[in-house]
Amino acid sequence: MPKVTTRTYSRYSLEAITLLGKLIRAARKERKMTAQEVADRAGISRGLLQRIEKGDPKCALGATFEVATIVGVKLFDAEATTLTRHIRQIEEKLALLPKSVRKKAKVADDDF
Amino acid sequence: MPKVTTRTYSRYSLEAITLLGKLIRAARKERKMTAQEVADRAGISRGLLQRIEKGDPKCALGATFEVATIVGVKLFDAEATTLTRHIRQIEEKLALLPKSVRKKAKVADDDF
DNA sequence: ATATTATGACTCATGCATAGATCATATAAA
DNA sequence: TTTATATGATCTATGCATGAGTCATAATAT
Repeated sequence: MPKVTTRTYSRYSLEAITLLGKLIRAARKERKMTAQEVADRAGISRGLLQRIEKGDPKCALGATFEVATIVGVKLFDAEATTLTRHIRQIEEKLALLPKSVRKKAKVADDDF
Repeated sequence: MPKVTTRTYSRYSLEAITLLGKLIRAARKERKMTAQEVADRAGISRGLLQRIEKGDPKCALGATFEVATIVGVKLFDAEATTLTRHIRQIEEKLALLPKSVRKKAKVADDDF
């Protein structure tokens, strides 16, 4: 008996994924690239590209970002070198944050 | 005999995915949220959250975006309603583009 | 008009991502 | 210190995403 796993997503996530897919599709057509062409370059199947452009949440991050890069859709609108710089900045910030998050055992008795 | 499928990614894709993961991790800690806590809210396992924060390209788009939303990392830095508007704009642009991309059979003889 | 190609919508098989454990270690609170 | 919890790392089982087809239709070029 197959286990039915229905996942739910927030409106924001779905909107973001849908938008990304449509941006990719628009960019691909503007560049006059065939679905098969882009799929081949990304090393994925045409079927998967269809799902990415349609905004399917189950698609892999890597495949999606790769396609986006190929058709010229910039995530974070920045160049790779800029991303690298950002990564370093975040790493510095991370180093300052506590390595492990600890919850208070009880509610703070600050109610009077 | 197992088929070995080694996928490659562009530098840009990998950087973007890495940055996204680190942004999520930093945001989670700033909000003092436990890995288990975020995973539960997103409806995913703690192990998957680890891979997302580590920047694993094989993670699903939906899971990643959902986590990002929960910890407050905005993709496209815009609200959901703004995204909806953007989606409509892209749809209008898409309607104007040719429905099917057709490659020229021969190179255009415009070389003199 | 015809011919050609792109696209969309399916199917099926299987390799792998994922959930769900467990354990050891690190970290933070008391 | 001691105690409790968060994190990282690893393993196994299995549901499903993916690749690879096929087919019908749409869209473009000739």
